[in-house]
Amino acid sequence: MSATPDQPRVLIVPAKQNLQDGLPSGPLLSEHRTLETALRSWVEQQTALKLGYVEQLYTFGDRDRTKGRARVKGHALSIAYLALVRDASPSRMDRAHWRDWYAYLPWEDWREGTPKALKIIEPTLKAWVRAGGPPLKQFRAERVEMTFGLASGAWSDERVLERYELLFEASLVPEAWRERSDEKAPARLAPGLPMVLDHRRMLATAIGRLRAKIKYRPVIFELMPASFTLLDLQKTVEALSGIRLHKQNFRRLVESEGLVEETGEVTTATGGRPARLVRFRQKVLVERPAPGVRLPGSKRVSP
Amino acid sequence: MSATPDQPRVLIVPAKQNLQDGLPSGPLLSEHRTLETALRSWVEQQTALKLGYVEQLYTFGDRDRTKGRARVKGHALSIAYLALVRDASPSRMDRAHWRDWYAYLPWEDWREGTPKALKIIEPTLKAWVRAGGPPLKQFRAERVEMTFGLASGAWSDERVLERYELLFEASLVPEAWRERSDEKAPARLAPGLPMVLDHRRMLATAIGRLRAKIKYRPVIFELMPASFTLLDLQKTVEALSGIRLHKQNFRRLVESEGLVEETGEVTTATGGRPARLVRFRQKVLVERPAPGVRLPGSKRVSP
DNA sequence: TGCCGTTATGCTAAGGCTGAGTATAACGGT
DNA sequence: ACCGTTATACTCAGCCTTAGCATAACGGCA
Repeated sequence: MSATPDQPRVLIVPAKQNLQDGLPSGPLLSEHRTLETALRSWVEQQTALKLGYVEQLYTFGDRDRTKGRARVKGHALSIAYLALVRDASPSRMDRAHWRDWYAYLPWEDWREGTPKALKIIEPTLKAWVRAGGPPLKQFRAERVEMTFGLASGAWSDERVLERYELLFEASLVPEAWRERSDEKAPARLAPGLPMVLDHRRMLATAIGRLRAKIKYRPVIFELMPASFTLLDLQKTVEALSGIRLHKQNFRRLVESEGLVEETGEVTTATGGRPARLVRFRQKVLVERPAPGVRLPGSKRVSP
Repeated sequence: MSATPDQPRVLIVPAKQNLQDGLPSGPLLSEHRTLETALRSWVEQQTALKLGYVEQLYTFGDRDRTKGRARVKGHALSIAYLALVRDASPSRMDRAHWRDWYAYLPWEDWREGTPKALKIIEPTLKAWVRAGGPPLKQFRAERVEMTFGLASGAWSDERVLERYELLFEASLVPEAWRERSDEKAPARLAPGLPMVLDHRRMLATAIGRLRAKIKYRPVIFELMPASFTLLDLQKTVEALSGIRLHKQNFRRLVESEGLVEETGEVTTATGGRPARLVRFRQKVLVERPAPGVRLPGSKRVSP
């Protein structure tokens, strides 16, 4: 993944077969000593991208997950990784390209208030809740409340996977209809592009993990250029977490945690008063147990 | 894993070949629909244990990790899971048994102040730091400080894996000497039992994840009986996290978060004034975004 | 040149939460 | 009745967070 101050991005590989997008993936060869080595060398070979921070996410191995495109019998194991890239303009990208990740999960972007996508989903989701018998109804209502927080207004930016899985269960995403040849998907699906296989689930996993991580580890700086303004940093955090932050408090936080240091330069490119350019202060890694850009408690931008 | 108020436990399977302990493991068969299904049915079959909370931890796949016991060529993939069990007395345990996890990682238990094991490790670790050239020295010193916090006294209960890996790199654990047939391990190794293959690394991963998780999800109740006293709960949390907590504040936290509710009963089994028996309050799962037993900031018990 | 819009940055009051400690209650045993 | 022990209630000071207000420094324009 990569990011600009206004857009979080994921590297996409269009699949030829079924016109749907997918995540980059490659085989595990015995020439690679570790899994991470395999990942890095494979990506660099394919896209000439230099991966920065890399973290294993989850291993997907349901028996029938490759149904339809099956080249293997039994379990096809996919070990998903989250990889961050600073420079968002790869030199060799024959098939791959960057794309705003909210194209796939539009209900996750609360920067401009309640997402339109969510307003579209909401009634269908409520109908799904009502469709169950009393005990099931209760259960479903609680899950919807826990993940989307429609009633209480308690949006939790990290529950990305839980929300996607709920939509899947409620048959609101096209992926849920793939294996049912007997029925047709209803007109009222959730907005957002589907992906190949379970790749949208992987994307949701990655986003959730990244949103959680930036709060206690300075991984955000893996996505920033060498020097940047505090507003750039804030905008990037907002892009990833999908929520808006209080400007003054954000700066105080970043500075009091000692996450950045002055470069001595300023930029007038921001419009108003020139902004200082700062850079990541490596030393925090030693000083503090869990440095990161803490976000305020889960809240809506506009209630 | 399971726990009593004074002991966190891990299920151990003694390996016959080399007299070392190992974690339970089994093959992934094509009859299992999902990975979790495979795990549950395999464990229940082997030990008659009913697994409660289950969470995928990490997939280990370094090419040479099964070196020596290799039955496979190339990568042997092991998908490690964290599984919690409430009832710590399985009915059918031919080879498996429960064991205090601090037998394997004794430096992780700070409940009685600075662990003896750490005092033994400390000088050897310092010697390792000094052994490098200036840049390497600096790097090593920072890593030791970050993970063990010897100088600053900042112990972070979650960095279990990082600490184990540091000891591995510093060749302070027997596992690091296995593949070096040319040299003999020194007398001054870290206390703590080694395990088969990379199982101790897996154990460290599991403990770290569990310690982190109890702070924002009520997983601790997966390890408690149906009803319990607040002190039992506190002792169990202390056992898992390896640190001691302030009693009054712990109760305030648990009650104000609405994590428990009264059963109406009391027990005199505690010695002094009878204690109320409480049970987990399921409803918090819906009410709160991230309920859990928050621990105080990383601190030493005795400075 | 002086005003205006815009962004950057500094600062503070109010409220909530945390860490730490004091005080009181209720049991069993002597 | 007293003592040791554990349970439980309550308080207080310091710290952190939230939400604002206030001021600074640019470019553009009348």
